Amino acid sequence: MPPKRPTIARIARDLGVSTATVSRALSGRGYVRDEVVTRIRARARELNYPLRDETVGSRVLLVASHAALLDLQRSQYTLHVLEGLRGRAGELGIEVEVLGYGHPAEIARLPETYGGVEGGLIGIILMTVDDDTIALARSLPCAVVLLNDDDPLMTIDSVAPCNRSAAALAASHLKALGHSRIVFLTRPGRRTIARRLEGVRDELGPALGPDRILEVDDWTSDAARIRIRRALGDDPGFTAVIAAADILAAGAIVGIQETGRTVPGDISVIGIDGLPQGEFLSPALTTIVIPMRRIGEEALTLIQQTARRRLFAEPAIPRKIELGCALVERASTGPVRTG
Amino acid sequence: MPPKRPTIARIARDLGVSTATVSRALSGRGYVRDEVVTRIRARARELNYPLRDETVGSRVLLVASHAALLDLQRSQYTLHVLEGLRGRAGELGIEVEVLGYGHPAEIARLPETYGGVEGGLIGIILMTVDDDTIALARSLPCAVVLLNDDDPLMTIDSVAPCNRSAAALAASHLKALGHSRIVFLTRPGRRTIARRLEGVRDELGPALGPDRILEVDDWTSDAARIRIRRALGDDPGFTAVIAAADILAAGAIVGIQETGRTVPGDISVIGIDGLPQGEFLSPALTTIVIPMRRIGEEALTLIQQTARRRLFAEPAIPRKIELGCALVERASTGPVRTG
DNA sequence: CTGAAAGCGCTAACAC
DNA sequence: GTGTTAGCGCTTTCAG
Repeated sequence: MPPKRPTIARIARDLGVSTATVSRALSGRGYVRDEVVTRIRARARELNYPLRDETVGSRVLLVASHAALLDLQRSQYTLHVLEGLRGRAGELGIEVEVLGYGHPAEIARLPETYGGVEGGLIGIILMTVDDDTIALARSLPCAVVLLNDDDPLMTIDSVAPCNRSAAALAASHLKALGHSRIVFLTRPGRRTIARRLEGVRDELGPALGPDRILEVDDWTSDAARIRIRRALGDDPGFTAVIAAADILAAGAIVGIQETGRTVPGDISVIGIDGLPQGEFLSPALTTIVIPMRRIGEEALTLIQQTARRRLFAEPAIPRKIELGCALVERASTGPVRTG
Repeated sequence: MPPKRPTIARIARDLGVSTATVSRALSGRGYVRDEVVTRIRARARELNYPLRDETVGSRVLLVASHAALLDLQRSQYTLHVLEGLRGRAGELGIEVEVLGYGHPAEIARLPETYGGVEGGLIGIILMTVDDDTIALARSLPCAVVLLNDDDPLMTIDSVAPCNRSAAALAASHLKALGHSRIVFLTRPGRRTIARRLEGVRDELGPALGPDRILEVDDWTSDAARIRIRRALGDDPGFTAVIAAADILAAGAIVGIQETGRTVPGDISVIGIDGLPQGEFLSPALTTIVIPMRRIGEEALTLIQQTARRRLFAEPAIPRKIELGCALVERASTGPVRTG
């Protein structure tokens, strides 16, 4: 027999109030004296009463730097993430306010500007922000989750794709096709991208020497095209390219073709992102798809949970959630040319 | 106004069955024809009917290698994780069977041996296993979660402490005390421990040269004691030690004291784990506490969710959950000696 | 702000 | 296996 579940009536009896009051206190709807609310929530926690995430507020604030919102490559990705977040919000009846911001210090004033927890604010989702902002966010008086990023000291919750394993998967795919001389085409800078490099390293080990890392300084296909052509000028010395993002993969394909070589006949190319338009490249891009919509949805779920934990004064243990990515094999990768 | 929630009556009406049948189908209790169950669950998913995790089964199998179960250092840690898992299981009325196993290949037969999903098996939790076992676990016909480990290709769910940030936190603490010449005392081998090295690197950068990584070949305080004494023989060249585990920190403290130096007067020592006995060392150990009980609890929550997703044929996106760790400052670390 | 009581959604017992 | 029905737990309404 399963242990009998705690009921709202039990809590009411223990505390000498009506079941209606307990119901109001736990759901956050209707008026209950603060002191009574506190006692009821404490008792609920003791009895392990199952608490609904839905009752912690009705609005979330999504904050992204203006740079991130305008950035072409990332806004593609960002759009899909936002779509997932908005979709889930619609289902749950939660309002999402999107806010671009310029200066990190503005973060501190956000909760009160937007009504605070008392005003129905569930919390703040920070998307693709810089480390200064993360540091400031640590002391915010509401739930905070990082989206598409993480906190190196793990004091803030976060949701992101597992960039490391995404890249490892790309490398693993090429290895399975017989490739061993593989270059990694990337735009260094962000921590998320550094994780992709680590993933490639996990699979390739010392085979990925410094000369096998091709860097560009912008997230454009043209930068990638030019960089690849330069690398191909000399004896290429590689048979496959892992691009840190689909947009770079697109440029790499063009660059390779411009030198009279074929993809994947001479050189295989794989991307990471899984943007829909990869399908329409020639050849169609093999890539690692990031579950972008899911990441947006998960951010909302996580911030609700975190807000609930705050509300019920549970000890806060930050958590990092990473979602797995999957290989979509199309036409831009093939077996290594032998002989 | 929030969108009106779907009800069991709505599903019943849509499908032309009684509410009782829908209730049975969704909860898994009582008899309903398989074909009807499938239709009901599909419709529930479409309507976004909120589904309970509790109804996916009543037993989980926890599997650990004999080695892991016997290993002194890790069984400490393991014991606490298990306690958390058992505690949560008790609350939920779930039975946990613990199984030591020897050979990876045995894994494949486990689900049917233990009754399968039809027999109430929620899934299998794999604790501290090797990569061969992880590879085999990918094709198991039930929910699987890795505990205290992760899948490099992210095809399996996992719950673990964030080893990387735990180590970063240790390094960050020492830096804040003025230390810059810091060694990392470790027993290489497992991936989780490699993550701790990465975390130290994140904070210390090139200051952590190869000569600053002290390796031992066993998880014993005595191995750590001897290794530290050897490092101290020459001009030490460091003012602080980060130990990859509390047990090594304990040995490091003794080793330092045996050479006539003081902790933390001459050299600071910080551990990672947060085992209770650290408090009783002399000096009491400053350490990074891993929320061991919570990790056990979380593994159970995750396997329920995963099992539910399988049951309702939701697209499986594996997730990795890492919990944040916290600094507990006791007496074994102090400001760097100046001059 | 709170309680009494009505109402709704879900489950469990029972009949077939 | 499935529907009917009684009953339980939670929320909502309304009166104070």
